[in-house]
Amino acid sequence: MDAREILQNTSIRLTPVREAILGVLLNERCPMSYREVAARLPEGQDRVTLYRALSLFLKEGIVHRVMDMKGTWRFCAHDPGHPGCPGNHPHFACRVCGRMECLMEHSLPHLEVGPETVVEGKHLVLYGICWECVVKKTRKKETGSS
Amino acid sequence: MDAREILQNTSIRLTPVREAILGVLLNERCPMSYREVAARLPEGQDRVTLYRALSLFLKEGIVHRVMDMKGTWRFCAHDPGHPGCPGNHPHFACRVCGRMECLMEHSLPHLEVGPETVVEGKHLVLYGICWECVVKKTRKKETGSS
DNA sequence: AGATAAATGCAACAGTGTTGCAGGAAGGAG
DNA sequence: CTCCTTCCTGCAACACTGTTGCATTTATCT
Ligand SMILES: [Mn+2]
Ligand SMILES: [Mn+2]
Ligand SMILES: [Zn+2]
Ligand SMILES: [Zn+2]
Repeated sequence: MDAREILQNTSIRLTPVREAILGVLLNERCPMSYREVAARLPEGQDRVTLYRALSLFLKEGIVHRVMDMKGTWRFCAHDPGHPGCPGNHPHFACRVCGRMECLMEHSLPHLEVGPETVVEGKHLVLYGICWECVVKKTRKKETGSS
Repeated sequence: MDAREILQNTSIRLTPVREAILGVLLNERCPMSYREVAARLPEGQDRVTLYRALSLFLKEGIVHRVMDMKGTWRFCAHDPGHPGCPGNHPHFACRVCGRMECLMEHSLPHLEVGPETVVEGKHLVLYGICWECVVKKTRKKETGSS
């Protein structure tokens, strides 16, 4: 399912900007910051329009949103047929390359809190070094010391 | 143990500003944003000095840090004798009053990720409505409809 | 094609967090 | 106690994310 089709299944209007933005998210399939999305759009695209499109996608439920370790929101287009609520899974953030990935295979833990407290959602972010950055670092060390 | 004692147990210098800042954190015992800390300090206190003090406390291990749902860091002074790494517990954030609390009694879940991936830490934040705000809301509803 | 509701771009703003630098204070040595 | 060194403080300036208001343009329906 491409961006056009997905947008036509919602109540919002289909515009070139929105199609382009959703297209970027569908291409990468990992949570992206507004900045990362903007870098893959035609230069000169207005920041505000991008922010508003992302918020709208979120409201329509065609993307989910995670906060990374720098305090910026990242948006990710999920497969429309995926089980469970969108974004209802943990994420991993690499502090070296800055990328984030969805840990779709895991579910969020259940925690028992006070009986009156209302838990509306959970954010679980693991952070560290992704395997790609680990491999790169290992290679560099080997070639450096030999 | 008060702020003065804690600071003297570290390698950093004891200054009035730092004593005041740590004092605020010890008073509240919940993760506070720089803004919340500043509000409890003598007016005119420089923002940058506050940020630097908090970062230093973090490096020295006398506070821990959590990111809230608005993307701002919150700092919390833990009991020095508490078991486990500081901040190694989940948190709850209330979207009504904005307060955050430490769920000290719970531990962070273990997730199996790829063998090469290095997991350095985890952030688990539950969000919703704290019991105090739930109670307030219930009262308001009752008095409003009666 | 025309009407209408909504999307876009622009300017301006609020907030968090960082850096560089000059002056001032803390803590140790004598 | 006094001096000296080191580091802390406050200020100005900056980068970045995210929001709001408004005028103009565009998508969609009739
Ligand atoms: Mn995800
Ligand atoms: Mn905590
Ligand atoms: Zn990486
Ligand atoms: Zn509350």
